[in-house]
Amino acid sequence: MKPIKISEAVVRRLPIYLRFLNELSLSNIQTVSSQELGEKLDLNPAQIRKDLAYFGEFGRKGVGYNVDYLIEKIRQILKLDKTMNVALVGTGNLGRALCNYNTYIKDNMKIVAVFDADTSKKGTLINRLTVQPMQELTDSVKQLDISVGIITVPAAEAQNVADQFVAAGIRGILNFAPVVLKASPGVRIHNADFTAELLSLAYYMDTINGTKEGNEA
Amino acid sequence: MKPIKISEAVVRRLPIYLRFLNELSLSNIQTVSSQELGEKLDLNPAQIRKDLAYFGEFGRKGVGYNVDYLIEKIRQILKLDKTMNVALVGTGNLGRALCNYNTYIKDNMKIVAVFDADTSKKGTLINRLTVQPMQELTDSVKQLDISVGIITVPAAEAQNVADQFVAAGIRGILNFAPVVLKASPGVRIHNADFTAELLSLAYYMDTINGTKEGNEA
DNA sequence: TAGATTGTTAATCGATTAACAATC
DNA sequence: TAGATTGTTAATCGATTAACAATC
Repeated sequence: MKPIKISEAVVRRLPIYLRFLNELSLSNIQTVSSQELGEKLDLNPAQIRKDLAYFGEFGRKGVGYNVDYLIEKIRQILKLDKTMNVALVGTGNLGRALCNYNTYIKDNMKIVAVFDADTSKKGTLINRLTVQPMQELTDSVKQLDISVGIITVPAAEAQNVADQFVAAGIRGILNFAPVVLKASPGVRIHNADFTAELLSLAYYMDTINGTKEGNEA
Repeated sequence: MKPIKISEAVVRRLPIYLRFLNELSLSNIQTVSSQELGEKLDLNPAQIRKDLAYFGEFGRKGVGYNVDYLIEKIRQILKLDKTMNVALVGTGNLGRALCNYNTYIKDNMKIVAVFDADTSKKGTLINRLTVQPMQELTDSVKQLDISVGIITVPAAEAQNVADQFVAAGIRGILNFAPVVLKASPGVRIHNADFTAELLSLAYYMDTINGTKEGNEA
């Protein structure tokens, strides 16, 4: 029983695998090789085999991976085999859009409570959820067994919301605000920082092959 | 004149620097050290100095970096010193939310055209932009000098939209659809894949104290 | 068996961090 | 000068890829 450290890069690829395997399953494809996965997902087959091998021996030599079995295994690894409840704070355009998304429901992550600091929004309905005031956050987190929080408030308020999440006992945060958040070591923060992705895209816009033409002496 | 290859990791940090420097500038702070930046952005100061040094000597030994000068330089590096026009395809909840965002306008990236395959949406107004049918994509890209495209359509349609972007001459794509896109080598694709971020968050949810990080026997 | 593909080790590649001379 | 902090080289660390024995 060795406590192997799994790198973040590996964990971040698992949902990508899962997503594509689900597609294969829907098309009634029963077996897939690391070769095929690599082609479709633009990854090195060796990397895929290595990633999966951290968690067990899921494939059959000479054959490949059974699609449905691998789906089951990855869901177990990601702990998506049981429902994980999510709270969202910030019911602006983006927050409402996320509430109306329900893709993750089939992956067992479900937004079950929505909050906004603006008390005038209290009681508003968003996709069958009632907007609650921030005062109710801690209670709801306890009562609904919420473990993950989504932040869709303006940058200036994001750290405050994160602090309230942590105080309420939330252990994972998905942050959409364009700011670097601080949290105690036990709390995991993932950033969904699309403005940064957009800005960094600009860098590549008149370079060829990602090589920057000599710009310094 | 050596064409130094700048790593993606470095480029992806530049907008993070820029964002925080803008904050400092608004607070009338004129100088900052790599030490301070590192604390605020949770990065190693040596890494920050090294990142910036790829592009020039922007600091003063014993003093630090002039905030406004560094802002100017990073904007130049990212090519945000001139306006970059953006097209968005897919006017669902998420697409509309992004159109209503205007954070990136001050960074000189601006959504100037919006499209939807659903012709019944043609003519709808979103934040002063008129929804156009896909047939008009190529013309608009040319006429408005659009270089970046944002994809906010369902996964099943994303590759098709990407192909149309590329055919129209777009060289950078920000993809929100949960699918791995293919494009010709000259085209840069960044993913804003928050569903994957959310799912990978689940993996970390029942580790205690964050101790899964690092320590082993 | 012959062909295919895994799991795993070793080799390579790349990114981060430490250290320090240069110098403001 | 004394203190601070950069720019940069060298050391470390980690992640990706190649190679191949095991085996279905």
